[in-house]
Amino acid sequence: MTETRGERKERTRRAILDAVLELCEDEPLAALSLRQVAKQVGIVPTAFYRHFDSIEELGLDLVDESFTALRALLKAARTFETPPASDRALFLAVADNSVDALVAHVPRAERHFRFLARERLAGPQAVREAVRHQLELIERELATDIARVPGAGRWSGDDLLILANLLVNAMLSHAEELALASGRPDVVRRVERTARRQLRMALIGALAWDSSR
Amino acid sequence: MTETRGERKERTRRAILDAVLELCEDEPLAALSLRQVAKQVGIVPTAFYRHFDSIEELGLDLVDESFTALRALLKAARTFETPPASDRALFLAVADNSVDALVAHVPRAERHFRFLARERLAGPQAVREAVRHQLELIERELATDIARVPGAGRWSGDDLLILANLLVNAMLSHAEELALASGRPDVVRRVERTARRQLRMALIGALAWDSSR
DNA sequence: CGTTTGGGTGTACGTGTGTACACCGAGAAC
DNA sequence: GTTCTCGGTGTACACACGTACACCCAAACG
Repeated sequence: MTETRGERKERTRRAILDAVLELCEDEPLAALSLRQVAKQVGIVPTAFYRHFDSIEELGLDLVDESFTALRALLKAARTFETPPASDRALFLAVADNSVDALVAHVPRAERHFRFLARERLAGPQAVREAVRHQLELIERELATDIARVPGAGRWSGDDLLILANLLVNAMLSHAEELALASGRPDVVRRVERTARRQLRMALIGALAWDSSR
Repeated sequence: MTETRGERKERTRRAILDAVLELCEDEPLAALSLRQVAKQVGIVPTAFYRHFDSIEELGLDLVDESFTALRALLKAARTFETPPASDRALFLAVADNSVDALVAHVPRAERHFRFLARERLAGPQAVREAVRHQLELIERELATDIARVPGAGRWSGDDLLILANLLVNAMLSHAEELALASGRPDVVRRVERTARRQLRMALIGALAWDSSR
């Protein structure tokens, strides 16, 4: 059981992050105390500072950790080897793939999603801004992909972003519900069905939209 | 300066609610301490219990307070003396009126909205459930109103609720942005414009929707 | 090999916390 | 006019909090 210094450090760092994720199931980050976290990890309070300057900084790391996997996932859900022929078929496939990706991924990162749901609006300002920034990136990536469909000429750039915002908000809301529905298969199925129909609705609806009114 | 006992009690009760609203601008309910609230009000800590059993119970009162005005407002925004002739015109009017109502109301109840945004997902469980319940009521009221338009026959009851959920989520997200954009007229105008186009988009899109696919 | 580095420890402090308890004094009730 | 009710007070306690400080000891380094 010889362990290099870096390995050891990384291990307790990971333990601290996990401890915060677990404690945050019950109460927001701002309500956590250093001592509570330390006790959960099994270290003495002051040892915390060997890894993070503050709980807020730790929160920022958790935000990054949460989003890196998610963004890649959603982007991949909109990448096709052989894209569907019609705009309508393409949009339906995008809706379905995105929901599939979400339903598959959320349970694997449940605590991260619960953390995001909580801190997105209730966290320290820096954390809120970090989450908002990541969501904006997702919106822009989505808008870019939508702009590529053949029939997208009727939409202005503004309207593309507004549509992307609608879709991302909807997905976010469903992801939050999924994260909270942990382990209740009936609820998961209901949310999945709602998400699928809602995204289809919005995207098919968008096909009927003309920015020039 | 004679004051009836009931008046006096109501006055400090109000002061406590206001104090919590103000303190909650910076940190979530769960991070507040009794003594902090008491100091802000100007009473001794134990006096708090003359009015509320716990901070959580106080939170529930704030949720009720926040929603009663809002629900009436949104319902009124969808009530027409002489309803527009076409479904399309009706939907556009509903979108516009709802956004107008929101933009007018949010600044008047800014602290309440910020409170809701924070506690909706980060608050004590009872508070979260209360908020969710109120949002479900709003969704159902909206679905009922939409079902009344002549061309609504193509939508199943499920799809009506799913559409209402999409719309309410969008409005909620914009209300939260408005509450945070306090006093920056350019941001308010941008959010207003986004909200208007987004609701129009979703509602006009819904006209093209057919539940039987 | 001896020395340095750095994650983790234990003690000690001043401060803030929730709550129990006895008390006060003015409006309400009779 | 006397008594009762009850919102608000002040003191007191045991506990949790963040953080400063001196210390330990094994991996890393020369």
